[in-house]
Amino acid sequence: MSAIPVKVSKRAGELRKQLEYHNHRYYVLDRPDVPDAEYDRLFRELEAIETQYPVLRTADSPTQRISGTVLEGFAPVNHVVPMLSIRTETDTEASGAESFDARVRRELELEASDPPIEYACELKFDGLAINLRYERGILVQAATRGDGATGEDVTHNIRTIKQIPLRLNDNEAAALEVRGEVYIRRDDFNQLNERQRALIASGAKNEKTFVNPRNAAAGAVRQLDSSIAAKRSLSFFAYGLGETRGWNLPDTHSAVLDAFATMGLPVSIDRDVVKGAAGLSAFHDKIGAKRDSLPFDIDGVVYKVNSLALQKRLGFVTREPRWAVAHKYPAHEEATIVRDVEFQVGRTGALTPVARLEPVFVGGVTVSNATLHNMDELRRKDVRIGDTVVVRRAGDVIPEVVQVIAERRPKNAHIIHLPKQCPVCGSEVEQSEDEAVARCSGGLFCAAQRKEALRHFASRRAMDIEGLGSKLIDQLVDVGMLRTPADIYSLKLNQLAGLERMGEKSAANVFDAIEKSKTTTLRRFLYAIGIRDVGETTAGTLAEHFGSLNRLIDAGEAETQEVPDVGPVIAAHIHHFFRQSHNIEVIDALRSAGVRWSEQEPKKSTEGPLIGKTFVITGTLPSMNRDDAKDRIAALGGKVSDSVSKKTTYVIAGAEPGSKLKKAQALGVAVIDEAGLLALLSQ
DNA sequence: TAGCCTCGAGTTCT
DNA sequence: CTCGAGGCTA
Repeated sequence: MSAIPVKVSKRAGELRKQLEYHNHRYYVLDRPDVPDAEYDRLFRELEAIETQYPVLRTADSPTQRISGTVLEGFAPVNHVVPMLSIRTETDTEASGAESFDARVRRELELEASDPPIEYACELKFDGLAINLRYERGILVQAATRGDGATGEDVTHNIRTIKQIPLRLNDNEAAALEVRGEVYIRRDDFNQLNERQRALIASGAKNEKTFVNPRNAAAGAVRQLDSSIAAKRSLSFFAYGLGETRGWNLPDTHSAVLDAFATMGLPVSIDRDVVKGAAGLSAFHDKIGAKRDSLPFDIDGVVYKVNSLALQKRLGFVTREPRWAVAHKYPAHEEATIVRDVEFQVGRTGALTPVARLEPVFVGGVTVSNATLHNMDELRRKDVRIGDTVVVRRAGDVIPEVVQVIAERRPKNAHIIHLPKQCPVCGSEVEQSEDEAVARCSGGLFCAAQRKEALRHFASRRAMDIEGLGSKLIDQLVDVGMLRTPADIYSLKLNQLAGLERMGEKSAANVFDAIEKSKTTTLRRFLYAIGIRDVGETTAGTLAEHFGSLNRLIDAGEAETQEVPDVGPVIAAHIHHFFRQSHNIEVIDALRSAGVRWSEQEPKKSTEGPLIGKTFVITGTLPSMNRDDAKDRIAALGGKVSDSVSKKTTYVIAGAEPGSKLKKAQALGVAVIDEAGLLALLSQ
């Protein structure tokens, strides 16, 4: 054996110490301060060193035990059949399915010509493993995994979980141990954290918000006081067997789960029986696609050899079964370093702090920026430059800084201050008492505000000028060819063609799109010019109420307030906008450039079969896009809104619906599909 | 005046 | 998608 470099043995010592520290925080305090992925990395690094230099594999190394300790105050429970962890495929690609299948076939000494193996596939829940012991059908004990051999008796807490039957249907077995996962649904978790925040806000000490559902679940189960667990809306899924006595064991794992369901135990419906590596891989893909829309968090999927006889033949290696494997998805959470915090200036002058991060792979993409929303949020999270932060990219696509890892704050970490001057134009930054956002006072003098205003003007929902995006607008403003929206209509084809990354073809396309946008609607135009607090909906109501731009310009604040949803604040914004001479100049210039729409008489009320009905769309509709659906509903007098409430008439659900569908069901709002909508439209 | 309902604005990456 | 804030209503 080769000599061990000092560096390596030192590193192994460091890793052991770190892992022990994290184990303690995770298992004993229920308060981890690094994401799982980070822990896994440290663990694997130590494992790799120990594989290369087995002498370093000390008996007390964190790699040599199943982590976990019995908390004081709980009675220890010895597991007759040890509760093992299952091996995790470290690669995230589909090859995890293949390597598992290949390994199983090799162990069983199968030839390539033998038929494919049958597997049971299920979800890998992100919660806390629990053993439920039933005797003669009665729940007698519930225990945590602990170190695998000895766990903690948490029966008092588990009894508070309504999903767990205290008595099984039709089961008189002398002993039946059901293993499963206690978890918290995402919506329950959010409600819990909301309650915690309210408690903290009202001055409660010793309360904290939870970083993720698993910690909240683990914390609840390991409470001495069961009233705390009862308040946490815990859920449960059964997925395996422990000791059995006097029970007629089925032949397959899937049949065991079916039997559980018949007994009244909750079993996940997201499970399949498949054949061979291709089947495993298809399941992995299928669940991967719907992972974010599940009502709870999962780490990945689990593959198990379905036949219990084959499971027995395969047996175990050290503390992991050979017949099962977990196949993970990319982590939703990672740690990374805040390199800098910059302030972006939006269309309305709003200053938004954005963290520039050391690029990190999370949730399947590389993230290098994350918004911090505003100064309140930044202070709440206390993010400083140089900090290591946890970044999450969950169902909601947009990366989020979850928390700072306080232990890793360097001495020279910089506190972030709101700049006194706009970082783009140098104008004074203003923050009114009662508003969360700070704003640049530069107005259109500020290049950032001007660019954003132009981008908004050209955007799809406004004037819809295809091809005139941020990149092009930046260039045009920087070279001085563009100052106001009216300038767009005096651009020459050869001017456009002369720009960077603009061929003749794309220049011509943009030119055509500009020409085409001249014919528009009053609603689009009002939205495009960017009056504060006048979005698409308000622009639409205004257009309908006044019918012509001049009538709106001439209207007094009182008259404008007659429009539904327009109160004193918005009326003042509108009034102020049209009293500014440069705004009127731009509007006149746009009109003389040929921008036009059909003006109508002011309307009292709309007619149509859908009048008074409010629709909300969620998911992807099979044959029409959202804008089409909106337009067609509006044409018949219906209203399309973005959020579901008791006042919503119909929720139209397409493929992969979001949280709106759940809310509709919770509120008892009628849900229809595209066909149902078409039927209403054709009435 | 409190609390619901909506709307608006800002955001990431491929 | 989420937050903040304006408008409306009980």
